[in-house]
Amino acid sequence: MTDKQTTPILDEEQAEARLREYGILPTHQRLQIARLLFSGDQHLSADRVLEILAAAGQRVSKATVYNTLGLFARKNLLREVSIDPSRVFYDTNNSAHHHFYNIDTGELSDISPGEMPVEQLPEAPAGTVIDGVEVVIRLRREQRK
Amino acid sequence: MTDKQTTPILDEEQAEARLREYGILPTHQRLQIARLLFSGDQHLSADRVLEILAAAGQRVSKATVYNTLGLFARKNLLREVSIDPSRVFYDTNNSAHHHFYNIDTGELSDISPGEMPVEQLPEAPAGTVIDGVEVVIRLRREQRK
DNA sequence: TCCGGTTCTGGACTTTGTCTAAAACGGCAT
DNA sequence: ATGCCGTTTTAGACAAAGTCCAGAACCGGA
Repeated sequence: MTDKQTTPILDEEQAEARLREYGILPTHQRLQIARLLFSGDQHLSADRVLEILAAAGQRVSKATVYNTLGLFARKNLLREVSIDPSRVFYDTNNSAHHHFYNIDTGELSDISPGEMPVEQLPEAPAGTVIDGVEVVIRLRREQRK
Repeated sequence: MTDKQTTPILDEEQAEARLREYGILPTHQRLQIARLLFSGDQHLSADRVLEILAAAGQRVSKATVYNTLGLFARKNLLREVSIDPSRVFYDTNNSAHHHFYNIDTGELSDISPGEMPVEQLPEAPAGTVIDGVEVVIRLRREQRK
């Protein structure tokens, strides 16, 4: 994946406000990453973020990208999605929703919230509370046989 | 996790029948793995399978374990579960059911089918069909604040 | 027994992600 | 400004899961 798309980059002040709002100190690197991420709903892996930043000439180290994505996820700015066994995706769509995962292409896409209601949740086992519900619908190419 | 439990091992003939039933040539190594897996419902990672076999003195190479688990999953003897970003689990419980995932302990457990009905599925995007639905309920330790 | 395709193997390799120790930074008080 | 100190960033080493490869072993059929 070397093709770079022209990602619209978020305004710096907006990004800064967003980080502060979530109690995150807006350092230079975090802002670069935030501006990239919050320019629209997307599903990005750490590697992809690193690639895009590199392509844009922004030098941010691998460790920082991993740390920052982890931080954003802990602070609920992002949602961590482990569906593809080979890498974690970060979902910038904050609202409650679920995912399609295309096993042939590895592509991840949103299911619009209305289409997939989850009515009845089971009780959490003793000593635990529910932290989140994640529904993944695995898709494959339509074909005969 | 170095503690080994005394896993009841499935009878060889049963295992062989099971493999044939699913169109899998029952080689020696596949039988070893099958006997281990189908001795009860469990969630095992490839590494863990390798460990258990090694502890039992059965020598099966890493590549074979990975290949075999992949094969079993493709043939629908097992269900691949990618929840823990660091490893894939193989679920020997074949029936339709979903999972709790304890984010504090990394533990994976079944949700009994009745407790978690999934009523309404969205339509698959054009050109694709639904291959499976996976619901994961993330749990964390109960605590104040 | 020979043959040909399938399976298994050790080991090298790749990829994702983590760790570490040192340097740089950022905010604050002086 | 200056100095201080805790936080953040960095490069690069490292770790773990999983894949790949080329040769050896195996398996069933003729």
